[in-house]
Amino acid sequence: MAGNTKGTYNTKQSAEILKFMQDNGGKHLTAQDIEDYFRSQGINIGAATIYRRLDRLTSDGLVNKYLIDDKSPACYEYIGVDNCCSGTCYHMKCENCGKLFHLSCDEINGFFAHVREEHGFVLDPKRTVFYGICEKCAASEGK
Amino acid sequence: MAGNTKGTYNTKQSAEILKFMQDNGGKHLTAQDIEDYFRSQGINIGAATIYRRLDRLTSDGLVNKYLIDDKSPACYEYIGVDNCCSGTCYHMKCENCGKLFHLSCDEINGFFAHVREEHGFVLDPKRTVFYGICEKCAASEGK
DNA sequence: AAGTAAAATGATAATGAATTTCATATTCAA
DNA sequence: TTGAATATGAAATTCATTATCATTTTACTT
Repeated sequence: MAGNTKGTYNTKQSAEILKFMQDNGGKHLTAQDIEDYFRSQGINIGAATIYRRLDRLTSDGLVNKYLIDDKSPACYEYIGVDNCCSGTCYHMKCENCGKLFHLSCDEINGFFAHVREEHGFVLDPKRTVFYGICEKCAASEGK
Repeated sequence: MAGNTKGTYNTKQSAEILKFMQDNGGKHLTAQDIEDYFRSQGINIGAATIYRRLDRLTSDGLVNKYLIDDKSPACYEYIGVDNCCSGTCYHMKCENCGKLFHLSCDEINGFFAHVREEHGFVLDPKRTVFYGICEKCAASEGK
């Protein structure tokens, strides 16, 4: 049951895309970025395949999908086993520079407990991303 | 005269759209919803005009624009003086039933203040959506 | 009230990201 | 190896949103 999902075949395109995502762990890449990379390498992988793979990787939990802002296409980021928190870890994403920050503190745990107890809502840290403006961007742009 | 921004003309379409948004304060409406409403009333307002008005209302601060999830079009909400989103309002979305909940309490304000002060991150309530499982779904599924 | 420039409108076309279609190619287990 | 399940690529399609542009409306002028 665990491991390789039944009903899936491994292809070289799939492996290439996963490898590329892993090699660029921590970076946020658009489908276009990925397409361009393979084209530049003389490797033809169709756009539809890239979107399909990215969807699969996202639902498999290997990749996070982000919608940074209204005007930009979705971007994707590989989530390594060790690069990301195993326990309760939350993420903040800067809407300006796109950088992903990890957030782990007593306050957030207290807040999540409050939401669960007082509002009857069990929050999902895997899915919940805090968006905003990071210190650096706030200083340089005053947004 | 009063409140009339220089360089703008007031039209009946503009007034109709604003009125509709006000009458539906607290609801999240897509551009399509608004278009459909006017069509149902026999009032012809072009889609482009609706988008233009919504953009204007948003930048004027009368309306909030939300991108709740990947698959849905943007939605808009009138910011009344008396509705829950008049100040800072946050949203929780149930991953199971898809229902959207409004969240407004001291704890969340305190938490956001903590993140700003201790982590140097200014969170964006318009973009940040809390995902999780709502009380009803948790009860009926034992999740 | 008439003239006007500026601004808003609506129909349509265009855009662009993402998805679907479908014929072909590939994977993998028997 | 064979065959059915699955994946692929190219092209077409979808859908929300934006741009274009001719026409109309608005708010100031006189």
